Amino acid sequence: MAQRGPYSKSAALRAQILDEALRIIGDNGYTGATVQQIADAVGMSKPGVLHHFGSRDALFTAILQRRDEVNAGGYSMDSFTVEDLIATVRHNTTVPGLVALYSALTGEATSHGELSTSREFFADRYRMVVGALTEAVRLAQVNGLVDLDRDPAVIARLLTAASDGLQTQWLLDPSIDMAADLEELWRTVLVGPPGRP
Amino acid sequence: MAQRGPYSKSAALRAQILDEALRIIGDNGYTGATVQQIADAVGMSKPGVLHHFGSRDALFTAILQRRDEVNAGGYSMDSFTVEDLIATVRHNTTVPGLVALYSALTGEATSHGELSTSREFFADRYRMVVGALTEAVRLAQVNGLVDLDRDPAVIARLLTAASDGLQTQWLLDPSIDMAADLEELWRTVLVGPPGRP
DNA sequence: GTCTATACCAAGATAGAC
DNA sequence: GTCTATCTTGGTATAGAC
Repeated sequence: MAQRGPYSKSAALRAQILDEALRIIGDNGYTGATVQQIADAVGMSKPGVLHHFGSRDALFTAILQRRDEVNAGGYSMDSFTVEDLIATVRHNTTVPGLVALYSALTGEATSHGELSTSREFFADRYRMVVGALTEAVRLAQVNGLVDLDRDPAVIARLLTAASDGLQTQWLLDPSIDMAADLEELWRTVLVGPPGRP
Repeated sequence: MAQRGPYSKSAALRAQILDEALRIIGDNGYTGATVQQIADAVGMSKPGVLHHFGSRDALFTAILQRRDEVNAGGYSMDSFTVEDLIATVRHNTTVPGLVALYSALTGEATSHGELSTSREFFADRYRMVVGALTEAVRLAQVNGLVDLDRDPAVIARLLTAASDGLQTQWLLDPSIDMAADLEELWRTVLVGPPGRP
């Protein structure tokens, strides 16, 4: 079937590059992702790949974005729950290359001053994730699972922060159980209301 | 006074370079630290600076190491307490450039495969920090401040992870209060014993 | 042992041919 | 839309002056 319009071949190829990149990084791990690696993998030249993304930063940001889309198969990103967060962290144990890519790009986005594609992406992503988790915590409060004294936004930021930080520690020492630790944090928030007489 | 031995001029100059780097990054912020920036700042050529450190990675690792030494003015690194952690995070609010450098180097160390100077540094550092915090939590348990059911090592990892993750969120959105959030986490662990009837 | 100068290589960005 | 060629920047390796 012949495709036409702005989303025909171009978008399809973009998606193909991203999925191929996800596969490679997932399988072969990740060691300082270069545009060349991706280009070789999809049988294209460096500028050929960049043509579809504009820059290295935009390319790797798109890869992480695509991963989020794939992962969100089950849940929609804006109804993301604490259980989803824990499940995601547990799943990440099986794709260290992608965790490493996430870690690397986070470092670049937060440090390389100017407004970059990745910086925008992560800022938006944290807004979305923390926002959704805040709602989840609020719901837990309504259901009597979390003490009403707690600030849901603070809990949401802490859960998000812990999952990021645990991934860093896990990359350096894979013997730690990220998901179990994160569950313990959630359990602490759940069953430990402050000032209980 | 003439200096002699292996620690004379060499060590002094090394220290001078590191302190100058700390000052610059603290003041002017950090934007993708290059060796050239440091070299210009200390009035030296690129290879001149590298002569004292061997590689870019080793240079920036040494900068973070030096920062730890300076910060540890009060406490010794192996008797690091939860209060020290919170105080450090609060202090970091005043030096965003150094937080950014820490974030950037963490990303590189965790992702660029092979064993690098920075990877060793961070692995050791987490071992040390988590180890010290584990002791601190254990002590809190002895004093009846933390429930005995909890695993001190898990709490220590979570506190460390949260402080890292909060710094990432803060770099992207400086309006959040990292120290307050971290205090809330510690308070949750302190006053919320599980299974309390 | 300390540093400059220089050369070199890898990687991202860009221009222009097809 | 994709390539080749080129430019720039950043890290690294070597030679040699002091």
